[in-house]
This record gives sequence, C-alpha cells and structure tokens, in this order.
Amino acid sequence: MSNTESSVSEQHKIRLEKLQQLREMEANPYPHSFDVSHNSQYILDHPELIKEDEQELEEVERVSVAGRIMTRRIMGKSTFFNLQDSKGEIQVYIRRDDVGKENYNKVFKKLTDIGDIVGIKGYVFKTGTGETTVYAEEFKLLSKTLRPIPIPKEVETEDGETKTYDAFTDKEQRYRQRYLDLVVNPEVRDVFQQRTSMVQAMRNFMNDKGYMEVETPILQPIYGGASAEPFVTHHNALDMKLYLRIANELYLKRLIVGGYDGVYEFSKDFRNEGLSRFHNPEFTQVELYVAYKDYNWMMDFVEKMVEHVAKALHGSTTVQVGDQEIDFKRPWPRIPMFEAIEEETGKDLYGKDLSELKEAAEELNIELEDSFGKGKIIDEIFGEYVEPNLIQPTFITDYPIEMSPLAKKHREKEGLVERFECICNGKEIANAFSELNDPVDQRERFEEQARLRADGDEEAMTLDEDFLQALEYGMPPTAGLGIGIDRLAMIMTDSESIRDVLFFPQMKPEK
RNA sequence: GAGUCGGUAGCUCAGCUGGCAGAGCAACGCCCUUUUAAGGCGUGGGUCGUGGGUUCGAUCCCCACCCGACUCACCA
Repeated sequence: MSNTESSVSEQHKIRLEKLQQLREMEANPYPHSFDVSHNSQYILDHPELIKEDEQELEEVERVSVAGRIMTRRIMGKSTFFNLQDSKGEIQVYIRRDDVGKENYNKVFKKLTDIGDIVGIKGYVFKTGTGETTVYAEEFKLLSKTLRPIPIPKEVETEDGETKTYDAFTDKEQRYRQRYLDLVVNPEVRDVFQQRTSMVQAMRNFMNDKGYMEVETPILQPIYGGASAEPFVTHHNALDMKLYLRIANELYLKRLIVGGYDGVYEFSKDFRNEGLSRFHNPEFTQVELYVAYKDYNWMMDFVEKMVEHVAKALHGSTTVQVGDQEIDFKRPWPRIPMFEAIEEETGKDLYGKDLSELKEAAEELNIELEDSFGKGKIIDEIFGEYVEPNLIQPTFITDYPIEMSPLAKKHREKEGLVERFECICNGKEIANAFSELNDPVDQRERFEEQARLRADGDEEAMTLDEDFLQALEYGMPPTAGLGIGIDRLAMIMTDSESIRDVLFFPQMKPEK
C-alpha cells in the first residue's frame, strides 16, 4: 500500500495531521531515547512498590515505564489507560493537574492515539477497585503511530472467563504483518518465546557435553546430505552455479575428519518444494556429529535432550498436543522398521526383492511410480501404514540401505543400515545414523545414487568428490543426528501449522 | 497440482428474491478528576479482492483471474 493521498484511510490522514501539529508545537513525536526503570511484570510482582495511604509522596519509589497505549478511558481532566510493554500490561492513571495543562489537554488527549508508544514517570498505587496502577507525574510521547492498530477488547465475564471482542484473527494478515500479530496477540509472543527457549535448552545441553557450535557454508557448489530439490543461484565473480544448502551433513563430517570430537550447527536449510502446514521452503535443523559413537548411543542422547527440552519448557515430561498428551519421559520404544511394518500390515518385507515389494505395495493400495526403487517402496508403505499411528515418541531403527546412502551398514542385519528416525505425533522429528566412514563403500553408494538419478529419481544424491577425499583421509566412527527444529517447536508449543512457529513464513506477494 | 470455503469501513462481522452500503468497537466534535468493553450526546468514514459479462440497475447472478485458509498428493 502506498502513502499517496488517495490510498490512505481517513484515520491515517487524521494522524498525519496530528503529527504535523506536534511538530508545530515543538513536541518531538520521535524523541531519541527514554530511561526505562521498570517493566509491567516487575511492578505487578512487587507489591512493596505500591504507595501506602499514610506514606508521604517524597518517600515513595519512582518508576518509569514505556510501551504502547492499548485501551483508554478518558474522563475529562483525568484518564486511565493500559500500557503494554514487552512483559505484559499495566494500567496508568494520568491527570491534567499533574502532567501540565498543555501536555495533558493537547499532547495526550488530542494528539495521542491508541497504539502510540509513550513513556511515563511516576509512582505505583492501587485504585479504588484494587488494580495496581502507575500514577503519572510525567508523560512523554515516544513514537507517534500513523496507522490504527487492530487492538482487541477484553472483558471478564461473571464466571471469571476472559472474553475477547474484535480479535485480530485473519491468518493471512497475521502472517503478512507478524509485527501486528505480536503486538496484539500475547499467545503468539509466548509461542516464539518458547521456540527460543527450546533452542537455548538444546544449545546448553550440547555445550554442557563439550560439543562445539560451528558454522558451515550455506552456498554450496554441490548440494548433499539429503534427498531434495535445491534452490539454485549464481556467483557472478566466479561465474559458477551455487546451491542453497538442503543440509549441512557433509560439511560437519569434514570437521569430524578434522579432529573435533563433537560439532553441531543450527542451520537454515532450503528446499525447493511445496508448501504445506508442515513445510516451508526455508526451515531449521540442528545437526550434531559425535566421534567414536554409534546410533545406539545417539538414541540415548536424543531421549535425554528432548526430555530435557520438555522439562525446560513445561516443567514436566508431558506436553499437550491437540487432544493428545505426549510423554517424553525416557526410555522411548525402539522398534526395527520391518517389525513395525509387519505389525501394522501383517507383511514381513525384510529381504524381499523388487518385484515382491511391488506386489506387496499393490496389495496395500500404495500407488507406485516406475522410478521407485526398493527403499522408496518400503518408505511409502511405512509412511502410509506406520508413521501416522506413532503418537508417543518412538525410535524406528534399521532402515533399508537403499534409502540411506550416508549411513553405515548394519553390523548384523544384511541389507540394512544403522539408522533411526524418531517419530512423534505422526511425524518425523529426528533422523540419525552410525555414519558411513568407509570411503570405498561411500563411493559405491554415491555411484548407486547416480544410477538412480539416471533412472529418473531427481532427488538422488550427487557424488561429492571432495567429501569422499575427506573420508579417504580417515573419519573416526561417528554418530550423526538431525532434528527438525520447526517440527519439534510445533509439538512443544501445540501449534497446528509450521507458519505458527516461524516469524515470517513464506507467503505469495499480495499482488 | 486437485477439491472445499473465504476476501464488504482501521478491526470483528451482517447484508433477504438484483433496487440509495449496515452494526459494534476504533476515529472525529462536545461533556465528564478512581475508570476498566468506562459513560452520555452528536458526526464522518467504503475501488464491496481484480477484470469482464448479463441487466434499466450488480456487493448479490455468470465467466476469468489474484490472494488466503483447510483437506488431499510429493518433500522434513
């Protein structure tokens, strides 16, 4: 929307005029700073700040608060309004005779609007109805808003419930103008606070173990580490094609070759695929690689870390997600993939060849494409019959080798690799292997991927010669892990859509 | 990509069978010094998502398109 005369709303025009008037009376509508001494939450939590009736004014501690005017009740020469800061809301009482006639009548009453950001200095008292309130001795406009903010009204009903009127609910508007969503919907601020707490809990957990947080390239000449369609870009000076990473696995493993015992990275990854309530083109994963460990050790680690996260966020191992209660208390069940499939479908697919798998898939009404190999067919059956039923956190272990070109062969079971996924609420939240460190085997796996690509599988991995070279210099036995941060955040915050845990989800432009 | 539903004032929403565009809050003017959806009296505010069509006349009916939500299919 442009600010041309014809397109601004009536209310916008009125505020532009108010801004002009403020400038003419030399009341700066955008001053440079304001000393804030207290926040709303602190004041409400500290009743000793409240002025007692018998107390002299000089003895009372002064507070200065700042924030946005949310509601206003003007009663002539005095006014109550609610001020919202980063921690919550507090009521302010302001009187003409305390803050000055011009300041009150003109600047505050005439030229200040709901939504404007103001600073207040004064003391804390309790009103006749018992509400802790800041009594304003000084009032200062800190930022004049030009657009009306869609502030909802709240009222407490007789049975003590809070009823909200005119809530800002339009999802499209909320996603496009997240800043307004955050101003107006406190539960949205909570969700993002929890997301940040979750990441911090994980970071602390890994730091406590002595693992090192690192940064690896986002722009990669060869994309790898996952099966996905990449975004492509171009470097002008080098005149070369570059890809936005779809994963950072191969770089972190190079660092394990380099001698670190444990490295991890919270990484934005990019996949050029469809959008849905579980998929955003850019999303966050944490990947962790630990030397001298295997996937059994990693299962223990994941259980401990996620249990720790649940406790850090909710003070308990249980989390309410929709109408399900999910309990992250360890240990979690560990079920080999083929056993899980047999349990749900009655079919034992272990050791079956391609034509037998195709037959089984048809009996199970799975639609197949010609390019599907053994791994893909098994994955389809698993995704259809098993995954959606796994609500409580569960490790599915020992995947077919065809699905996992970077995982080490199983030490006992032919045709399988030492890989697990953690499924929770019907979705994968973690994926891990005993990492393949045999450079000869790894080269063969890449070559197999090349054959799959030639047969039409566009997501098959590309051979990364430099990575192979790194393995040829020797990588210790290593356990590797990836956890989908957005997915885990959805579970931990009981959010139905990935858009609700991303500040700025991908949207089409409005026009 | 397919299906369903939606887009009307700053916000939340009505709008009948096609006949001058409505409400509450917000805004504007006046009154009001312990209110809390404060209150009282009064006033203004609209590209009805966009573009066509039918019609004397379209927010309403028809066609196309844009944007979104949800469901389904592929990827985490």
